[in-house]
Amino acid sequence: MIQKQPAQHLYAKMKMDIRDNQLPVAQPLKQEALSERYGVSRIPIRDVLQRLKNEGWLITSGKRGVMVPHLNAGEAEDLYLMRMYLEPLILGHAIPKMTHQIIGKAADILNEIDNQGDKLSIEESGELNWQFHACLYETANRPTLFNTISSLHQQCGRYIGFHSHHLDYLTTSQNEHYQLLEAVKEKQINRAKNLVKAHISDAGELLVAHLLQRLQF
Amino acid sequence: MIQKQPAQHLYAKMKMDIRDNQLPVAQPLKQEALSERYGVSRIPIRDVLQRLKNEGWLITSGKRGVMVPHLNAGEAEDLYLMRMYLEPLILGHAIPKMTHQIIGKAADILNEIDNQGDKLSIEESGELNWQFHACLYETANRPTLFNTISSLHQQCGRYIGFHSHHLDYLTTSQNEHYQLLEAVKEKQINRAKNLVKAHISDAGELLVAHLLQRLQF
DNA sequence: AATATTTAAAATGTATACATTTTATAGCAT
DNA sequence: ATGCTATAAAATGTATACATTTTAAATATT
Repeated sequence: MIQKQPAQHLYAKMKMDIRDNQLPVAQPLKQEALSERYGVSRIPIRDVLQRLKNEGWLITSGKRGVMVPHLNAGEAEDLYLMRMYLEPLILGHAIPKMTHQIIGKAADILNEIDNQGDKLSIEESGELNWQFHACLYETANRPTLFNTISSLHQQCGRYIGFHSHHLDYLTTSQNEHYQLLEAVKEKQINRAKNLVKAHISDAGELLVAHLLQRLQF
Repeated sequence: MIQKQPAQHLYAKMKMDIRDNQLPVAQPLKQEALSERYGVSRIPIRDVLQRLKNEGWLITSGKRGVMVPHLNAGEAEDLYLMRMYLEPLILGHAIPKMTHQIIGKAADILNEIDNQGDKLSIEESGELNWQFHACLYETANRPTLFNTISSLHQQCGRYIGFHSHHLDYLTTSQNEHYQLLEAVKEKQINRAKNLVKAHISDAGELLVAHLLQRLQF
């Protein structure tokens, strides 16, 4: 069989390699080297590089090409800061349109996190966490706002390996989720907004603390 | 002379064509047609399409390809809403680090707007407006936050043709700019934050009102 | 030795050609 | 006619080949 659309999953593969530090950091990536490594021509490589660049997984360093940026506490702080302000906003627009179905779906996700318990990898629990938030946010029907928030989450993905994965944090986080869902169900807009903001703030501060501890400067 | 790097300015050209409605709206763009139109092969076309997609100038409509989205009051509202929350944030981080040089540069830009007066095209005055804000914001030294804000401005660019260009609005806007700069100079953080927020809110409301008037639904 | 200039090599940008996939059309069965 | 399958056409994805630009090295110049 001849090769078919090899780059179908190239994007996901490269993103995982960046996340798992399989690619050199702060050092220009050569298109040809990448095309050998992944067994495709430079054309699909270029496409993927551009996408990853636009999502913050890669940066361009002048004319020296594109590179994997160092993890950076300042970036993480900014990402969480923006989320702290934008997510309450979209939630405020979502609550008046909230349906029982969505609340049920959100509850199911929380239960799954509880049930799977510590069997979840950190990536999986991060994904479920985003699904919980996203299903609430989508209700707002504000695609532009949603897309920016979604992009910020994507960018946070690079830092997922640094998130506290202790069970006590997971418990805390889940408590906050249930409180939030309760406020949403009762249509307590301001309370819900404050809860997400605090929820994000908590997660962000913990993450930045870890980064400052474990990153060299 | 043989052709050299033809796509150098392709990005800017296509963006202008989208802004000026030179490309069909809400209708799939064919790569081959574009490559003929711009006199380059499909490769650079694809590159540019991807960039424009990631900046909100184009959207993908499933597998039907990429298209110019309709102008949309909801999108404009979201963009200005996000700016209303993010720009005060970065300004708050900028003010403590503010230098006399930056304040001088900002003042020069405002003066240029005043002096050029109504000689400025709407695009030019939009550009100067952004330069004023950007030079203040860059002082914060928060690249991640700055990049998101900058991207939001870019996206607002599609709506620039709908901005009120009456002299009385320009006067109002300039008054707000001078007030803002004064607050920044005096390091009145909260006052400055409130002023930008109001400034953006004013502009956004006016724009959305125009859009609702002039867009068909 | 330090700086500038020239030359070679490496890397990226782009065009052409081909493969695969998607979409539209025509033919067939019900 | 309506819906389905098979076929053709169109469009996109990808590989290879070539052109241009960038980077590095080597040589010359002060």
